[in-house]
Amino acid sequence: MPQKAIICTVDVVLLCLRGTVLNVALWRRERAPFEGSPALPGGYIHPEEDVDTLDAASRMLREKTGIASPYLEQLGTFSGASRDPRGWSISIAYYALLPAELIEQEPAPGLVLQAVEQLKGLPFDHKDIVQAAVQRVRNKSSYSSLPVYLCGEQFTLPRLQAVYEAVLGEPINKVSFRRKMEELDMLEAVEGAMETGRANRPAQLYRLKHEFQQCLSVSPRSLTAAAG
Amino acid sequence: MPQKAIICTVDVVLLCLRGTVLNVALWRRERAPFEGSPALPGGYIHPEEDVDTLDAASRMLREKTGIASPYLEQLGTFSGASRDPRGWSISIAYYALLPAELIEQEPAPGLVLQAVEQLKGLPFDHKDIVQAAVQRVRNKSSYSSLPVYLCGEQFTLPRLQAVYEAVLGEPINKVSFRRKMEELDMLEAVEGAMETGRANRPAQLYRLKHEFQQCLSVSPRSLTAAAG
DNA sequence: CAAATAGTGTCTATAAGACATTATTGG
DNA sequence: CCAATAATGTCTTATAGACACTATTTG
Repeated sequence: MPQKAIICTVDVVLLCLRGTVLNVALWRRERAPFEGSPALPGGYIHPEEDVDTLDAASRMLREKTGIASPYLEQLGTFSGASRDPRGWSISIAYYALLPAELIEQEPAPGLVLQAVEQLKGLPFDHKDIVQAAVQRVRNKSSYSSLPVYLCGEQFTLPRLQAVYEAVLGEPINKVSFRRKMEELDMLEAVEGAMETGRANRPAQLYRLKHEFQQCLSVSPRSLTAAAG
Repeated sequence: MPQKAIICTVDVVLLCLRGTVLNVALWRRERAPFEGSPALPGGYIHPEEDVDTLDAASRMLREKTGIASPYLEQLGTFSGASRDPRGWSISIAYYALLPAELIEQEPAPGLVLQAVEQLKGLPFDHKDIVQAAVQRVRNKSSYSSLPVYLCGEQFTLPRLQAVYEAVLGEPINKVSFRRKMEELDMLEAVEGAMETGRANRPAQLYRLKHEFQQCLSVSPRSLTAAAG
């Protein structure tokens, strides 16, 4: 005999970098519970519509932010009797990374960005979910190409290094960083494209190689000495 | 409006090491669908009984194998319209590690161990789930104390090294391995306890320090050069 | 030319692996 | 004493970081 109905939802932690701080996109809830509160974009799974929960997360993103296909990965499942006032619930959480410009240039109505530290007043266990996502991103960034998804399509190496440093929260040796990027073998220089305009030597623009648009490049060793 | 009922289950991938090969514990299903087939121990979440899905997984293990508190961690959630013939379903998968002797000495009825390679005929997407668990264990073992949970309470360093080698599938340099174990700082020698009986120098017995009974020790660097 | 930042060369420090040596048991 | 394996010392190689130097732009 099946169980009493369990509330099945999907939530998405959409992260981007503004300046040097990670921000999460929050969505003003349109219904109870917590109507009007900013919370993670999410909602019920639609079994008739969604082929699986990844598909549901992708739909959630599309509906609430208009964003089509960012880097999107399952984070984990949060569950229990006490996380939702409506009853025993399950939330399958996903996280997504995006260049901040994509949100800032055409902000979806009801969407606000907020720094991931000092989050307060989030409903459900959404604060825990955001913290888990941030930890996952930090950890995965220490040995993979993950942070490139926070950059736009083209970027310079100094810019990418700053993104890594912002995510990891510590400075990285420039020579080592460039050696690692070489080793990860995920970037290609854009022929003849340089970032100019400032009073210094122009920087080469790079882009992600096509084969890494959807999948990460991972290094056998950490980029930095620290780890979690 | 809530969704059409979704089937919510928990499955456990219980792994142990027999000789040098990882085995998974399979449970002969007592009901349809796939009645009689060996499958992952699992079942419906009981909202009245389980405080969350970890608790449900723990109960599943207890009920089907009699095992109380092994290392148990969430693996991920598998979902969709097509994985279960009964309808749209969610399985929150957990994995557990255990010394093989605990299963072999008093085998629960209906439980069989099977090598994780060449699994065939598993129902649902249980083969995918097992593969994901094995990959997780391999990956996590490369930089943490995870494999100690495959050993009994006391073990020698050569034995532990063999366990790591079996899990990772490659030989490890003895000196480097011992340096890493020193660095992980998770073992303590059992005073005066040596493994004797064979025609060679006896080996010191070690055990996990108390503070690592429940949590892992992680290294900033990989144990071996390889990675995933 | 000065200031600023990009990009590279090179030396040093640290970690990993190869290999050899010593230690301790049973037969 | 021999065989076997534990345990450790030490040299070599690989990787990471420090630091300095060159390159190229604007004003």
